[in-house]
Amino acid sequence: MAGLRERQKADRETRILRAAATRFRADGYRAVRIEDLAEAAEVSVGTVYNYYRTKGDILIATVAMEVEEVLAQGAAILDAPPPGVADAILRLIGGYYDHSLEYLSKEMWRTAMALAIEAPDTPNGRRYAALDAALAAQVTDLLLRLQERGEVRAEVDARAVGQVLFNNLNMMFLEFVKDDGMTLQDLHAAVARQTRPVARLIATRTGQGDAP
Amino acid sequence: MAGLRERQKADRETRILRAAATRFRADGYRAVRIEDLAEAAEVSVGTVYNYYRTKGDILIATVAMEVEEVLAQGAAILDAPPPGVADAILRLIGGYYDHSLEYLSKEMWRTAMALAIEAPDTPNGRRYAALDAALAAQVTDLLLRLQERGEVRAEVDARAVGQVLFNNLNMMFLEFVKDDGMTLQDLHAAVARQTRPVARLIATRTGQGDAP
DNA sequence: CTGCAAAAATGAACCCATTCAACTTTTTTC
DNA sequence: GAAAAAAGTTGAATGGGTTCATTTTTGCAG
Repeated sequence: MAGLRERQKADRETRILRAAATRFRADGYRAVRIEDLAEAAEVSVGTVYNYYRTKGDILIATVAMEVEEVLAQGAAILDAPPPGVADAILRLIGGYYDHSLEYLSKEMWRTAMALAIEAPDTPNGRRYAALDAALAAQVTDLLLRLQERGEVRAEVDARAVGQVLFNNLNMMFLEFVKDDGMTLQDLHAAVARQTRPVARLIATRTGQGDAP
Repeated sequence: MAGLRERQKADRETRILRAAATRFRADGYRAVRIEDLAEAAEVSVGTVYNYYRTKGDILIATVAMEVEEVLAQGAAILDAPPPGVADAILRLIGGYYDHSLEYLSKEMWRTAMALAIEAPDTPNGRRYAALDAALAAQVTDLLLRLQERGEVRAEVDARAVGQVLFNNLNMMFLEFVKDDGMTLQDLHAAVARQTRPVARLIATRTGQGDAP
């Protein structure tokens, strides 16, 4: 095992992916031609297509790496949510947001999201959708956790509210990546403004947390 | 005024738009080539680009017509919202959804939404964003209206909750157009399931409306 | 009418993602 | 270790959106 062919294949794939992550961020997804990636990765154009079905596939692969990291980070918060309904939710969401520009530019996010919408039935789109679903599940799980703990009222439909909050945070992230002038701070502030009132509505008297 | 040139211009533009609306729906956005539209509209390829900046522009123009109609329909509901917080909200949202496939296919919606995300700084994207904002404002206005009427609790931040509900309905619509197997009925049901709990939380005791 | 300037229309040329038939390299078989 | 098979690489060809230099049409002044 670990024959020459295997090693060469893995090597080529990572060369392509590294080249892509670098060039996409530096020059923008649009501006980078497959030929550029091929050159940087020292393979031919045809070979790039041997590893990735489309240009968009390469982008999704880089985005997926990012989201996997975010999910792991979120799991840690789920293990020990901070006290206060609003604070716990905003901590989780804030973690997503703060990580998002670590390796990716706004343009890359925009393009990836657009791809996932346009072609939901490709391996592409399905992978992105699955990651999205995992994030949504994390938000819902947090609410269920808080409900167990007695911070969220028992009669609240945690699954429904979780979905609504996730959809909201996702949409706000979309606004964020669409607007080059919007900062992470702006995003945090906007989502806090929207999430706090909902958190207050679902919180038990005792678990209401801090200031307005 | 209304010289020959003006009339011809307007005529060509509508010929192109009509051809596009028809062909996009019949054959799918992807499958239709600019050359096809040019032929159907009896102009040259170059002329199409004289009226619309990109292929996506033509699609956005057809989508915009649809959304204008939906906004007008929504305004009528705002004038006299039905009683019950959940029912009023769901009536408005349901109107949006039911109208959405009147002239457009799911594929057209997907592509238009993807375009609006990918290129938010084009006239394209801005126009779509403006329509989106108008829809969001309608939802918020409805909540404010219900608050005046005493159906929504005075201490609720109607603007924040309105934004959250709009983001949710928008995201659910996105799910709907991404999944060819999902019916309008499914969409209505899913959104009702998510909206009702929130409506219950913000409603005054008296205005709680109907069943579970 | 005639000639001229402005406005539009035109379609061939260009760019790039994607495909595919021919060629190389690695692995397997005897 | 040679030859066949399998797996992978290659880059020229294809297709369709977009551009732009040229041609045609329209509006207008004399």
